[in-house]
Amino acid sequence: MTSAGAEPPARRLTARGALTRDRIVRAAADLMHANGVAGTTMDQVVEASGTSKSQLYHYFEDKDALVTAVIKMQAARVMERQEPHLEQLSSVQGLRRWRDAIVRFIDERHGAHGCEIGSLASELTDRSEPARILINATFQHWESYLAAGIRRMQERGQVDASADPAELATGIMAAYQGGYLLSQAARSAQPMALALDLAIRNLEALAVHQDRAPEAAS
Amino acid sequence: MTSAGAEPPARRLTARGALTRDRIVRAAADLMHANGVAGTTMDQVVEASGTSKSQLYHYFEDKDALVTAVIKMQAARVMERQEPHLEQLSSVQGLRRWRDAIVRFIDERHGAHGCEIGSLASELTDRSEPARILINATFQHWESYLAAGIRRMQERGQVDASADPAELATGIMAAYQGGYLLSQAARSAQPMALALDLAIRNLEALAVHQDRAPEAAS
DNA sequence: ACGAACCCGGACCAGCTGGTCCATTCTGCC
DNA sequence: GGCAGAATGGACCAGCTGGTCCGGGTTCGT
Repeated sequence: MTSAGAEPPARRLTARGALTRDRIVRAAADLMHANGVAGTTMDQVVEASGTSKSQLYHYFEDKDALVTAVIKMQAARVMERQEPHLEQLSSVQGLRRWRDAIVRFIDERHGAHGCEIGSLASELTDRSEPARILINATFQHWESYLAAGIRRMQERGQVDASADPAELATGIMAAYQGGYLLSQAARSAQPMALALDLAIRNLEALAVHQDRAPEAAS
Repeated sequence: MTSAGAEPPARRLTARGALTRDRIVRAAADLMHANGVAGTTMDQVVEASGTSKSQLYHYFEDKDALVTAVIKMQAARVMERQEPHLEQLSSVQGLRRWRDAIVRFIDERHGAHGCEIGSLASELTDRSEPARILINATFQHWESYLAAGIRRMQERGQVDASADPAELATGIMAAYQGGYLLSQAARSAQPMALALDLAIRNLEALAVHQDRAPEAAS
């Protein structure tokens, strides 16, 4: 659990090779999300990706290197799914729509499976420093979208301008991750709903001074 | 990962035997907290507890049974540590003292290691239904202490009486768990501080004025 | 005292795990 | 066309993992 994050000599890679590599990472990401990193074997990855042992070790030095690639892919996946909601975020209504999408998403799965990043974080953070750094950077990047949105809300006067957007973003992120965990344990979307409602309600409360703003659409 | 939670025939147990059993569970709990359940081997437990393979399998049918015992012990440990703060909780100040104790606790460890229950939850919740049920019950029990405290705050008029204490407790618990995860990834107590501050600020806000409709959650 | 039942030590094992290796087939490029 | 290097298949392996087993010591109840 101590491999590097950067590819060693930036080897050549044909289009076919890139495709194979991608199939491997994708299969590994799915398996690890479902069964955990420790609970996923290299043989399982080989079978699920329809490749062979030699290919796996051709593209990845060892399991740690594969895990690193998986973290990066999951980070990209999550951001891809969140970006449409967060990119233009500029109102509390927008945030509430984000909340609704998440609650719906979890409700469909009856709470099964955790956050792709959160579950990796919980398993790897104490066991691999490079993984921890990567995961932490992912959280930061993710929060920066929320912070940017909150800043826009402040400009509109929906949120108290004296509050620190980055700190609020961290608080919302914590509510999200904690809500996910509790929803997973309860097999219900309700804890997530309550957690995000609490966090969002907090933003509104900060705005009570100069409210009565004409609430434009997000 | 599918063993039962109840001991089969409630076997006899001498004082000496109970002591040995306890040493095993204690060692297993520490190892699993540090290295995860999957990352802890039975041989490690044997060595750390100073016992032998036959003893381990004398007291526990298999690894799942041991994990069940570990969950119960960790639940007891956490509650034991929290009870002094939560037992008499009846004011926002008291809640803030609770927050301070937690932040200090995490700060000492520089964020390393997660919540004893939270990390078990993340790893086991999707992999073992009996474990999930046990863990969920632990969260419920834990939240009930918070809820009772919030109810007392309502009686004192510190918190809006129309808010549901159980729902607020779930929100605070989510902030706690999420804050823990982010603090672990960031190796800093700050995310936990921000998360709990956000949650507590929310209670206060509810006390200032009875705005905001009761929010029928998902 | 004395048998039954508990407690204990540790050798042993089948299956799995991450990882190696080599022989063969493609592919990009001059 | 032909070669260097990438891509692939899969047999193979040493060490580990959860779990078994048996023989002997200790304690309990009567």
